[in-house]
Amino acid sequence: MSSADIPKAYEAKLVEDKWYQDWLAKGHFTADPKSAKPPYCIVIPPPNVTGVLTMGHVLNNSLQDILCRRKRMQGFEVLWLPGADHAGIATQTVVEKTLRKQGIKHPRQQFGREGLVAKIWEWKEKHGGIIIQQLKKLGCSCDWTRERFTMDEGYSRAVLHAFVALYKKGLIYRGKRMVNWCPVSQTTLSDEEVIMKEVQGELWHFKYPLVMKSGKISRAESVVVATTRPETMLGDEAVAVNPRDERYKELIGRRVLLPIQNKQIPIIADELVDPKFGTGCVKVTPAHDPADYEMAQRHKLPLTVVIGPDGKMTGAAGEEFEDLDRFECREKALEQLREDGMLLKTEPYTHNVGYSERADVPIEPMVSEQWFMKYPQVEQSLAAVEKGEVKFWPDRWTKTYSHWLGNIRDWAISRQLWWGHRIPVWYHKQTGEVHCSVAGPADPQNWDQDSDVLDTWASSWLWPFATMGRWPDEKSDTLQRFYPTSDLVTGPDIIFFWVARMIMAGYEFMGRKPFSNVYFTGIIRDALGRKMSKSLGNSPDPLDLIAQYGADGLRYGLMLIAPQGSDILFAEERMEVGRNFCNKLWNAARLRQMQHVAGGPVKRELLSSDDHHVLAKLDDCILEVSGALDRFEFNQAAQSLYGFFRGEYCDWYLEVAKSALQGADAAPKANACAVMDTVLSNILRLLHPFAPFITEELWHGLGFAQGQTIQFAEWPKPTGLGDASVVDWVSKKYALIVAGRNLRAEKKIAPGKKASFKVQAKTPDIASQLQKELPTLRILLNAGQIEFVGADFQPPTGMPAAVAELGSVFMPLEGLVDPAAERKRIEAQLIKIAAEIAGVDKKLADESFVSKAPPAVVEKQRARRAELQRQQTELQKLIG
RNA sequence: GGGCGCGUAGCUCAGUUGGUUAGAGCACUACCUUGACAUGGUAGGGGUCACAGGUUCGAAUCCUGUCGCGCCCA
Repeated sequence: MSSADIPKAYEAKLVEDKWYQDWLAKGHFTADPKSAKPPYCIVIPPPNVTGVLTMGHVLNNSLQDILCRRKRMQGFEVLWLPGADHAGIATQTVVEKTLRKQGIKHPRQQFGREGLVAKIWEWKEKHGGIIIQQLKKLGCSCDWTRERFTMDEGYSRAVLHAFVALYKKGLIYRGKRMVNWCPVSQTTLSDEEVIMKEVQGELWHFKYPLVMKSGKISRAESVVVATTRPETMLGDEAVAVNPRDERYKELIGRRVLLPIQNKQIPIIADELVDPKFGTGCVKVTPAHDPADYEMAQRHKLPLTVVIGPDGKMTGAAGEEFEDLDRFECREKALEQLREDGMLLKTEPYTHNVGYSERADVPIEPMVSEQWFMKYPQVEQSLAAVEKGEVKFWPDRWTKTYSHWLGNIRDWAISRQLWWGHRIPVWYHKQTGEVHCSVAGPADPQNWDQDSDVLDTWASSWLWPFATMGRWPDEKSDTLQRFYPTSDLVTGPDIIFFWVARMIMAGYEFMGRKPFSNVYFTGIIRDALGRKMSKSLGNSPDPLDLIAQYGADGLRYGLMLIAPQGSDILFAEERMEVGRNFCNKLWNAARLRQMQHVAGGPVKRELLSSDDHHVLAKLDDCILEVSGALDRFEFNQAAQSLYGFFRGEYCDWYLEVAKSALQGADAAPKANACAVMDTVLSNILRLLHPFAPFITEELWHGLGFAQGQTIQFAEWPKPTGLGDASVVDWVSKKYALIVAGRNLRAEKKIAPGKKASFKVQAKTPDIASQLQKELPTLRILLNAGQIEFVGADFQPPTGMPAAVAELGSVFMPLEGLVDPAAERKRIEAQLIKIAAEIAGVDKKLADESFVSKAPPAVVEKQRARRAELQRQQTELQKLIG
């Protein structure tokens, strides 16, 4: 490729698809269980099959790709196992909605169970898995040959097997309980699927008249109860007080009249009542409140169901309320109570209401018969994380995990849906006998299968092993080789839903932990800190971003702003940084390519101080990036790369190297190219996990590839080529350059114009060293003549001057300067220096500092004091 | 109510065992199309590190408290 062929600006579009196709064609992402390399494995957090790529996925999957790509370079056999989950509620809801739009009013009735499930499969084949294609655009190196779906035949068998095993152990049971019911999705939800929201509601106070001993209803005496849910009063079965509440002791055992229903109900005493809530008298609605249900059980109260599964009032609520929506009923009941004079007062009240995670409506506590799971391996799972067998990054999440695990209640695992794994339990039509097995009874005609399906999380908790081959029927090579997996990358929002349960499942079914490290990402928010969501419309389409900034630019840009474990405020402008970085890399490579010098080894004897400096800094960078990635500090790694590549290599080294590149001598030019190759080769490899496409393109373009992909190129180790002892010298030299450049800028010398300088080194040694590096000074200062002057040099009044640590720089600008302005500039510097000296003096004058601080620290201050004073003297000389 | 986290430049964030002379990117100002790159270069301005105490020779960093913000659990 000739340099003329290389575009001036990096065009991601021309590069990305080409390489992805190539990688796929060559099977680079396919894991070989027979490989002799050590295994490394990540299972993808299966995205929802209805989902499309969000910024959250971009973040999460970029991180996984970074881990996987680095491990490949480190010589591991890598399996990144992709797939999707069937997302029971979400998917069925989406498909039913679609069907309704097509004019099918009642899809469940019209198609029946099998028909509807077939429709969902149809939809899934057509629309599901978009997200998988999008992940490819992002460059994800998943082993697509092993892609799994939680409803696949093999995976489904694993799910049923797990159910049967736990059932047989007695850990899964059926029971009548008060559960969280979603009236929209019309199914039970687990505790974790209920989102508590703070709601500005109202607290209504009702009067329930007392029944007198005579049996008559008292007109004077009543009890007052307070509630946030007036509609439930239609199902009240008691009024309760705390037994220790002196105010109401007399009332216990008496009866009140329930308004509207005109029903007498008892006043009971129960510890559960909080005397501080409302009046201390509470209404008890056994069928519609968890605490009330508990009390009702103790006091043997009847359950009157007034709200049905659809959120509408039942016949038991009374004729005039039947079929009303629960919230309409609230208004109507209040109206009636007001008319009857039973509504005493209404006050604003802030309280927490449980909402359905999916449908975003208040859940309805409801008593129903459901399947529950007693979590297995709780102790083991708790200990695993606390002892660090499974490590959390950042580790503070272990607290959240432990707290949840220490306080869990049994898991409601049945869902009243059709899309999912149907519970493998059959009831005998005659005898009612219960059968539980994977295959089902031998004579299915005599049995009815349970109609519920399992919570989606009760399938995805098996993901780390059920995705590998046909567990438990067969222990595949893949499973034996890659389980336990290595790392997991996910959001802390599913620490209970998924992470904790996977750990339990791992110990229960495999006898071993499912993974060693869990890295918790932050949550991506918009620039205002709001969570990204479809409804807010504040989530950019990642595919648009990829089109604009390139997948590499997006990935790298995101990594730069993704702090460990805290939320990420996303602003599109940030991605420009990523794109610009790629462009800079492209052009730095272009500069090398334009030399038309073949690559060769670095000749150490020819290395200049600048060469040593950049090579030493390269080694620092290699150590920093490696260390940061070992600690899952992705943004630290990205920042180290940025700082070295732009701040050292492009800003300084490439500019210095130009003097060799433009010179007539072949040897220094070749050696500069060798240094550039060393840096570029290492940078490309360090950057590859972050920006896979451009690094592959340049790996080939720069001739490092020898026909091989960068993906398996060796992960960089320090080169040992640079002499770190020159770093101090070179950075002081660069400080001198900056002082000179500052003079140029101050004196408005156009950047393109060659300027003359005089340099007065601090010591003869420094002078001779600087003289040896004259070409460097000249090119960095864009200088014409540079004259070295001795200690006796006295600048004419007003000659622009700057003082640096290595010495002073002067700009002979005869007739062009204003001595008064120059004097003012110097005086400003003197003020700064004086303040610094005062600061240092204060420290050094402190007896305890000098005696107690480490000698090196004291010495440093003394040296600094001397240098500052020297500079002060020099500056003073300038203004006489 | 309990737990966790955060408060550093206009904005977004680094600053890992206390030694700092507090950094980066974006934004801003000035100059510049120079032969890698204007998706660029050079130089510059901008911070009482939320506040108040304490420990220490020394605190952005450790401790306590206050205020503000966010999340999780009840």
